[in-house]
Amino acid sequence: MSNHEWEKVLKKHNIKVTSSRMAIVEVFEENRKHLSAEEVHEYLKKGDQKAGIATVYRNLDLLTKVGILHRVNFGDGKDHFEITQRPIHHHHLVCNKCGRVVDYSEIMGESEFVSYLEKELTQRYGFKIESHQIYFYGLCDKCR
Amino acid sequence: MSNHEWEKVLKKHNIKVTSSRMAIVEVFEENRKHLSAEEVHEYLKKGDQKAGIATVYRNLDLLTKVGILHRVNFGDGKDHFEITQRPIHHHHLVCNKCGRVVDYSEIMGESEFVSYLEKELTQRYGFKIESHQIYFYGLCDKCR
DNA sequence: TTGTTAATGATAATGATTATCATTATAAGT
DNA sequence: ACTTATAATGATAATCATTATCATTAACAA
Ligand SMILES: [Mn+2]
Ligand SMILES: [Mn+2]
Ligand SMILES: [Zn+2]
Ligand SMILES: [Zn+2]
Repeated sequence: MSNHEWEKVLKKHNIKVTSSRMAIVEVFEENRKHLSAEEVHEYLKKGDQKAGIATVYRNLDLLTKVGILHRVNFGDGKDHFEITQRPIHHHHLVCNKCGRVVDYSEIMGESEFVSYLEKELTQRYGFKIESHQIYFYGLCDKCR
Repeated sequence: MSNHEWEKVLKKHNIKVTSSRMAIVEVFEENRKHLSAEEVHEYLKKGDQKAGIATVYRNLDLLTKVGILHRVNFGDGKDHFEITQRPIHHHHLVCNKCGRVVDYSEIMGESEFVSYLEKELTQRYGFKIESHQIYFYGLCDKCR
């Protein structure tokens, strides 16, 4: 997605297109990883458009709300963020030993099965399901 | 599981059977809910066997390590715990509006599908998978 | 009963995140 | 381009959950 596309998303939500905001999105575009607020802050320090840590937190939150970013939790005490990938999303393998996180894009049949689950759950519990996250925990190839 | 069964688990792991430890397990047995450390601490205050907050944290961690408790994260900034249910485990529906959490036990075909996924993932990424967690997010019946 | 050592409790320290508030930048309207 | 209303920013204080410290106590093997 181009820089201009992100601006359209922000405007659609009546959110101002500021330079720190766009710089944060660019950090994620240039580093396709799971970044914590502090890590984003560090990346910005290296570039020309810096931003205060509070601004980083506020924008990670905001960009998540409008769907540009995704928030993930790997159990290390801090939130991590990644750019939202469409149309195919992915899930995570977390190593219990070294903390390494590996993305895996959906396995054959997975999205169909999840749809079936969502239908069942909506029926049984009256939940209108909007999203889901799957985490597998274990030992990575290097640690086992 | 009886009180005596838990003691066997602790002894197997060379962990002392202390009164605060057992009191914490009993809190979970008597309240089959997702409790935060602070909530466990509050429950203990009401009973006769109290415990310091540090002891609560230490034991929640320890009891999780030996498999008596499960740690779950609903995105509200603190960890929650629940007693491990065997042999059938369950997953969670989280309401994005009111934060309510609903357990759902596995839907028909779910454990088979998860096994298939685990096999695939082990093959592709060399991960030895030990556990998994699935979260669905949306709006609960009261909030939609 | 005793000795070794893990466990506990009070509390300080840490780390992540949020709140505050004066200042600045964005965007809409002229 | 110039004004203006207000959202956004940045420095930093405050908060909240969790962990570390350390002197004291309790568990339990011998
Ligand atoms: Mn990812
Ligand atoms: Mn549960
Ligand atoms: Zn590893
Ligand atoms: Zn709700």
